[in-house]
Amino acid sequence: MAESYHCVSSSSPSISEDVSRTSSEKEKQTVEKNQRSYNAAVNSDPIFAGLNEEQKQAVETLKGPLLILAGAGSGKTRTITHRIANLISQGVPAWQILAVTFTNKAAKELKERIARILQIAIGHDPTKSGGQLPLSGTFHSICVRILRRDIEAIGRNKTFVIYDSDDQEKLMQSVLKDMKIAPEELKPKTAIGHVSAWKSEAVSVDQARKAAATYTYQRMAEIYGNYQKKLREANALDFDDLLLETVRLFTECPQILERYQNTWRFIHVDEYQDTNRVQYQLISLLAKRDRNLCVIGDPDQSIYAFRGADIRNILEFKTEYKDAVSIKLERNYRSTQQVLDAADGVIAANPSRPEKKMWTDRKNGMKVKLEEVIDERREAEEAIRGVLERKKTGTALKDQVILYRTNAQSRQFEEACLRAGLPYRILGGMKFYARREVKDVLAYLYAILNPNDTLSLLRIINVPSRKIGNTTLTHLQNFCNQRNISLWNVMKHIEMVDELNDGVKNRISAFVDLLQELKTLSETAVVSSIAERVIVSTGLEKWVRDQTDEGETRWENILELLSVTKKYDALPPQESLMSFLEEVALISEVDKLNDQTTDALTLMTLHLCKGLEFSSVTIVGCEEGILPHSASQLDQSQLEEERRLLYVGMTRAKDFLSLMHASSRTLWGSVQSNARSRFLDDIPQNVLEVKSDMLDSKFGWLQDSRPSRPSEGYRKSTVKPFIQQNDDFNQDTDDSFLEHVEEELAEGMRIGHKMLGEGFVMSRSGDIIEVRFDSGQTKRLAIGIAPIRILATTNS
DNA sequence: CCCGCTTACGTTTTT
DNA sequence: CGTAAGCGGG
Repeated sequence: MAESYHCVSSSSPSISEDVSRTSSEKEKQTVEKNQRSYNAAVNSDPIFAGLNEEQKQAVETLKGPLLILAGAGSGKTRTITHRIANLISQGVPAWQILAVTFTNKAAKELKERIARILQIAIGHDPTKSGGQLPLSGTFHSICVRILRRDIEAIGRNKTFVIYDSDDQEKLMQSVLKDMKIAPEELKPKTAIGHVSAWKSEAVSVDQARKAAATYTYQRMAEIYGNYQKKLREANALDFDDLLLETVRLFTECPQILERYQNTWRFIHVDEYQDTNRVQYQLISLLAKRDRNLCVIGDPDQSIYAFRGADIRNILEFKTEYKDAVSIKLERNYRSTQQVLDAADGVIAANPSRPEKKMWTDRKNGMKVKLEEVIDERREAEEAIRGVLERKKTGTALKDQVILYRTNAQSRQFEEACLRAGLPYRILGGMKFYARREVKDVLAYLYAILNPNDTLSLLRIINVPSRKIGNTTLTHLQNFCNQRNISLWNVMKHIEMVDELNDGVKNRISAFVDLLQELKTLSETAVVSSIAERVIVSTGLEKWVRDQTDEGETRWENILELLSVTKKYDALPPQESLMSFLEEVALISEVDKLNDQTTDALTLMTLHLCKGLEFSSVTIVGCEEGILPHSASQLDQSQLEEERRLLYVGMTRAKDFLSLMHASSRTLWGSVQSNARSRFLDDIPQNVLEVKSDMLDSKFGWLQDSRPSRPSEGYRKSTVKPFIQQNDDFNQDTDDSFLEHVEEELAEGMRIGHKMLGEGFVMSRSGDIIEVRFDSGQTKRLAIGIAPIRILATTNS
């Protein structure tokens, strides 16, 4: 946030003036010559040290359009950071450089690495005063900055709020309700899907109307129109709008576009294969004049077509920019040859991809393990057993990952981890900022900043309960709709609503007074004081802490939120509230991977793993119907994307890769037998080590590893229990968790679990107990396996 | 207002 | 089969 474009109007002479202006050929040659001699002089320069030829070329090519096809593990981030450092070392002011990424995490990493290389290369510490870093951010965060500054030029209010998907859904609900479309007929989610698809392809409401050939599409276009109208009335922008409105701003106000073109003379876009139509337009506009556009990506890692990413943006870059320099980074610094060969086998089968073959000098790797197991339970046990084995031979848990196609698959692995007492973290669960209590507090802050944010008003009007119920709200909303007045304005003049009785009117006035009081406070106070006052004057604490354990958790979440607000206290009062809300709106899931303090196995979907690397990767569920997913099997392009998804997963592996598939799997209550994934057939045999449970000579045909009766614990099954390894693994753990508790454990007892905390035993059948933990979650655990101990034998 | 039962649904997801 | 959301009863 610090390095904004307050320098927009600055025009101090600099090298970049020379480098960036389109100029005569002669001038151009001079620049290039200077560059070469400069490079020669500083060959020991840390900016170029350790780079391979292609990377060097990319780092040296500063002018004009540049396409970097960077394969997995080819040192992509390294190349961008060194290129940016090179620009700066040659005199381009940092504020003229823009780097666009897809996630906050990537933006942050880029920032840190640029700072580091600048420190080494030119001994300047950009974090200290005087120094400056290039702007690096996500498409959305950059658009928010632009809009906060200039959106009034296209007739909208600067204080807009950003709607997340929850808000979108609520808004769509009300749109459909107004149009008298029942949820059974059209679900809000489906409607949002259509609208968002239009918006990510930059189709306007009018265009959608015109193009609508059928009644269904006509009506969908009307829904789109009404949805946009409501957004505008609420002074809100959804995520798609952030991009769309910026494009509209640039198109309708060329002078504003020019100002930004003057600012950002050197543009970098990472993960270019994942850009959608609007993002493409945005970049085209910004780069149109100076054409110093560097895009980096890998068509083989395009896995987001389903949400509007258009792979053509990267494939056709050279058609779009005829003079583009194109560089391929094919040397892989991450994986062994075995991993690369396997991955290449899979991806090479995709048609119409640019010729690209990754290579490495890490020839002596382990073979890729391909393992068939009997069912999903056994799959989880085998996967965890493998993880434990590698942990023993020195691969820390945090260097290992299990990847699956769908979130629903995670449960088996989570349970297997719990049974084994293995620390794990799952990515992609409930997001902190999506929790109800957190959203409630945020809604107060949004409403304070912008009382026309009707959605936030509705969210908090009866939280905590003010006895303003549904009937009253329906009256109010009807009143608003009929007269086209915002809810806030109606509530401010509640006396004009005849239908309501005096009691309700008084309660509404009290609420209005409360908000206005808070609003006054917000003019002089920083966000943390405002938030604290919200909690105190609404009595939210008492409301949230309802004497249940869940209530305590909710309260802790609110305290956590309060501690986040404190980070914004250094800013001037109004700015503090605004910056906080802005960052919160655009934040992604709390970055669990950055928490490296605990050594834990990571579990996540294949989609989430892009950009990461692990020493050991286990990809499970490599079966027809799962990977490729059944919903993608009939469509050629979707099938290709599924293949890329597997490719992305495989190329995360540095040292060891394991692929698993189960010969039968219980899905939605029925047992399926899935053929192994067609993608596996494309892996060269010579890098594979194939293992199958099904024909294991020691055991013969294995039985289903699920116990046939609850009383037969896993330990009695014919399957060699991976869990016995547990004691070796748990050397460093608290022995009291390994008490022999089999016999006495019974319903009603209070137990402690090594990872899940404390809870009560709800029931016991055989060696399986069901425990309700104080955290609110209920888990089934295997006695003698789960790391539990008895705390009390009675309920008291 | 909350709990418990019924019902519907079941790719992938950042911002 | 499991979960989440919605609805109806206490």
